[in-house]
Amino acid sequence: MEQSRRNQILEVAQKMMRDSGFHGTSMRDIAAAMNMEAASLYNHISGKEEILKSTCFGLAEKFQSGIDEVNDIYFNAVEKLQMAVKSHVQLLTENLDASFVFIHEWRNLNEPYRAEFVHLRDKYENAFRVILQNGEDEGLFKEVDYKFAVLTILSSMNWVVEWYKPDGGMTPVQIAEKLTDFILSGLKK
Amino acid sequence: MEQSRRNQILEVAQKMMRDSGFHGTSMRDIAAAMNMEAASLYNHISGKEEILKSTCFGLAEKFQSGIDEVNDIYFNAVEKLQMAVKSHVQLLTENLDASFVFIHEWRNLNEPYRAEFVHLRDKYENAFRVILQNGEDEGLFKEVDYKFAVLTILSSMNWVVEWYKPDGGMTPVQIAEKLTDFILSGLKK
DNA sequence: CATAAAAACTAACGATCGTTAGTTTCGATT
DNA sequence: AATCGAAACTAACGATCGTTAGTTTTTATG
Repeated sequence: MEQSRRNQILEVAQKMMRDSGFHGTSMRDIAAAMNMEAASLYNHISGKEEILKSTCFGLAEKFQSGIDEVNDIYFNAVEKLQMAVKSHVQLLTENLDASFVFIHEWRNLNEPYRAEFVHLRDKYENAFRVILQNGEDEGLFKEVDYKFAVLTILSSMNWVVEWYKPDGGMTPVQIAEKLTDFILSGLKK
Repeated sequence: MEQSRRNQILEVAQKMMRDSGFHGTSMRDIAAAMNMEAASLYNHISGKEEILKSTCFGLAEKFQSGIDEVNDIYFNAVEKLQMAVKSHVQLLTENLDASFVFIHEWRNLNEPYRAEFVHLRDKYENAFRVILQNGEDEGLFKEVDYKFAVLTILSSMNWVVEWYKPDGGMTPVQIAEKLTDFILSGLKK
């Protein structure tokens, strides 16, 4: 089954927005990359903001599904963390351009979508916090400032989109393993 | 000594670009926030891009000076890392809006400035790598993938601009200490 | 108070933006 | 071959963009 024209547009737009940002990418730019006129895009999408909404909310749902799945199944906290990181990194690397837009351009959503996006983000962060609390309850993790720890973990994961190259030396799974190791044990010998 | 009009404009612009991005903030927006007309801005700055250049390169120089100072003085690797993180976090929190623009909007620089900025960024990252190598040579740190470790450390630090509030519960020094602890020892008990 | 520089103003330029209206072409189904 | 919807097109709209030119006001200096 071939890709719908709409999804082709979304992918092209995401790639361009990764380089130039949301406001730096015009409908005419996107159309040119698709070898069509700007007006023709409107046969497939309702407007420019829909590109951003689709990208941000589509990925938000994927991330949330990933962590829900991890949390539903029983693992101890270390296993949960391992799997959550793995899920996150795999989604990031499988949707690299979209993830980049997701992470950097969501601020350009207009209300009420921006607020709704922040709400989903908070929900996702909270799922990570629950894992850290589990770890502390089980005596596996130190007592930590949850908010601080969650944000630090998420930042390490999200920064992967800045440097990951599909043809580079590390697979997504290897990245997830290194990240988990770093998060759990740090640098010290 | 009171602040120059130029610096007032830069600070207002940075604050607005933090919310709306570089392309999302117009010269007329900036002027309105300064209670003046857009054309009047040009008595103080040469154009919109100069705001971005000044912000990005001004901060880049501060960050580099910070780590150079740390590396000049003799410390062992753990001390160097502690001081480098402290310097970075203090600069971030002292220049919160500018740092946000520095981290998120540098892509909007036109060549050759974008390339020059990337070069400075690489130089800064390299200074951190040297610290990690020192640590390994001294037997203090694990053998690590330097590139990966540096990017992960930088991401944890940079993400602070996303959530830090001056009136929040943590001082910059406390944040730096928690970050260093996290980087060195991780979550595990 | 005269003067000159600094810093504001009004007005407008050409360019580009997202989007709409209306029309034509393409491609699959009868 | 006729038909009809999908998907492209041309043309243009009003808005806004960064910036410039020329002028007036403000402020500091003698």
